[in-house]
Amino acid sequence: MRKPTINDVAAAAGVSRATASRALSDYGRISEQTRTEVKKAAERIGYTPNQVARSMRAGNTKTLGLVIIADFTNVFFDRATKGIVDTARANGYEVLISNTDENLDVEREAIQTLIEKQVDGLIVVPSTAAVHDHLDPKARQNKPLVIIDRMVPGINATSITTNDFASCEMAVKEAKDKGHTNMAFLIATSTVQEAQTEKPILQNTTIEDRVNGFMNGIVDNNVKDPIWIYAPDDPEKTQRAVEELLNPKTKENKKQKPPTVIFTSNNDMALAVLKTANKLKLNIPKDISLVTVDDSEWLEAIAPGITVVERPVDELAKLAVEKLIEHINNNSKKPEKIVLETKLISRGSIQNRKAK
Amino acid sequence: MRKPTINDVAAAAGVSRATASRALSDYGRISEQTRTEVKKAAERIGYTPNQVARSMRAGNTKTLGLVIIADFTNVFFDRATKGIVDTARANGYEVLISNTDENLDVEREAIQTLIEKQVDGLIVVPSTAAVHDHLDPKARQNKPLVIIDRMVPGINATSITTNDFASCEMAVKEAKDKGHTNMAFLIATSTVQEAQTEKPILQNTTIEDRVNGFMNGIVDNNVKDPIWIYAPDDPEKTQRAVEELLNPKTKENKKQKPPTVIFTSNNDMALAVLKTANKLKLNIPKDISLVTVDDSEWLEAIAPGITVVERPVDELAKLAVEKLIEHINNNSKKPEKIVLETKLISRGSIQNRKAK
DNA sequence: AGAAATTGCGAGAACGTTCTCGCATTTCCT
DNA sequence: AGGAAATGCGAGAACGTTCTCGCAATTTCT
Repeated sequence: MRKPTINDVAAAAGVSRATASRALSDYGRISEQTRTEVKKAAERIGYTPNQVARSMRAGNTKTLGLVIIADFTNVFFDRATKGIVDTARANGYEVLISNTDENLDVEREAIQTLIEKQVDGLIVVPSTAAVHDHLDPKARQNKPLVIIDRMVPGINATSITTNDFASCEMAVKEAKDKGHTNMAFLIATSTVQEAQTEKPILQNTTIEDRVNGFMNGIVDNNVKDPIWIYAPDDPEKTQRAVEELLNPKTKENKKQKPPTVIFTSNNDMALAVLKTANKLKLNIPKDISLVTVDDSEWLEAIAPGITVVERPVDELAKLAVEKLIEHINNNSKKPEKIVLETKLISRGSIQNRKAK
Repeated sequence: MRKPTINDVAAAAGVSRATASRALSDYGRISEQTRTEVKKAAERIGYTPNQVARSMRAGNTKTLGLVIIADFTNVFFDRATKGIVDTARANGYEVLISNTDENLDVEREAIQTLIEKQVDGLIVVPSTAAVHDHLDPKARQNKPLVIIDRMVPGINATSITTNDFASCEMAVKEAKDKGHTNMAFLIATSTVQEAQTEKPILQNTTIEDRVNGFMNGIVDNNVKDPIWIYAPDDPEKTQRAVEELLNPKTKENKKQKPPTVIFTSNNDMALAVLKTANKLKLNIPKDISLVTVDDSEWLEAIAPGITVVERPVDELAKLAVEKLIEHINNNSKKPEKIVLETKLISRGSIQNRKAK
């Protein structure tokens, strides 16, 4: 019991394979009568076209490849995935998805596999900004590529990122305006072993951008002695660093004054702060204020709502697919660098310390 | 500048296409010397195999289709997607993903498209339990199918679900043990227009299972006058229903006593409760206790941590792929109904009302 | 009415693989 | 040393489409 092919349709309708194809795909010269007869025959024997064979002939697969970092504490993965899949579908494309877990070797393999599967184009969240040989035109066989979320300097491809700089700067201003002078910054990085205060090479341009925004805010607002903590991508070590920062017992031994507000570079870090505050019975915002980057529904729902820098992830996803399809349809289209604006959403997680 | 094919490799190595194929895919009779020479030639001209052509010949694509509901307030989507993608990759498969937004017509189309793309098997989160013609063997051309998260009665396919019944029952017991006697249940459903207290046809067997667990808990623990609210899948209407339930002003007009604890059937509903509590300045758990289903990191991090019924989503995802691949490799394998156990995780969101 | 244009359809090639044959050539056995 | 077995490789088919070409039949034009 083989699956019926177009040959079977042709036989059932008493026409040639060519005519059957013309009838089913509505092209070429064919009489109305034979067209409907062929379609009826196809229906009758339960024919469904084979897209693989079609792709073989046509040289395209109507499939996009998505290489992403599946980290669900950060909201980017689920929102971007949904946005990309939905937009692709609306434009007649399906999406092959690969997760790199932020590992460069996995990213390399994933891209290779997707290329071999002949995707028409690629959307990649690069795990690092330092290396991009595997993303260069010849490595990807000149297939269209759109990079999202993070920039990769020196690469010849369209990229869509967000302007986190301005909103992070504004967040510092807001804290200063509310009377905060002792600020701590908790930054995610993957290159260090233990949490430290020296600035290491950052994970990617997005985090870098946020750090620069915070730093500018410090300078603009004349903030003294900010505390910088660069924490590795390891919940336990991060937790320990946050505990040391917040614990009243250890505070006394420090030269620096304890912070009244913490800025975190992503939601992984924000969760670490929340957990630690919870553990040490510290109240937000009475004992410690908090600001983070990337909104999520729960950040709005909890008490108090957390003040965040919101990035337009849905728009970014939609745009990524649309730009990619433009490149697919016109392979001489020039790469673009698109930067979307972010927004500071003020909720209740920054205490107002100003005397009324 | 065409992409090099195996013919080009053969020409460059001075052998036939057949020999080139033997060398590159390591099969058949071939001398060690020509094999290495062919591989060198392939490397030299930058050859990468074309999986589409390979699929055409082999009759399989090493690709799985995932049809899922991309709802990121519920934790299932992101965790399951990551688990499925990662497990598939570990077994040499890639995943084509489609989102239905819980729409049956979209689900139909998605399955059809994936079949046409010749996926080797399908994993589906069905949007409804009532209809399954599009999932029947002939509709899916006898392709292996694994149903996850929700059961579809009467279908001939392997399914993997969770036993939410027992944990939901236990959750009610725990509330009763802590002195709660006035309980409300907030259940998600898509079939009603306005929030109501009559039980409508439920969205799916998973929600049904949770409701039955709650109901059994009520009976076991002799709970009087439980309040049931069936709320549609619409944030605004849900919000309104919760507000009415919690608002002290409206409470007085009611015959029923106000609840001291709310059980929600999923995290959409839990978020509605949290938002409303926030808005009405009600404290959890002092003013109202809360229990929900499906764990997520933020539910543990916030203060107080929310008591939840945890489902083994990672395990479910892994198992789904493994079972599917078993079916692919052995098409006479019998369907299984697998039910994974859940766990009640007690945190601080149920107030202890017992006098000490 | 005859030439020209148009219409409808079939034959066959092509997309890039893998795999079955069959045929030389080499190696092995007695 | 002579036949048998094993080895290495090429020719060609097949997977299911689409599309170009050419040819007969029909319609249109002058």
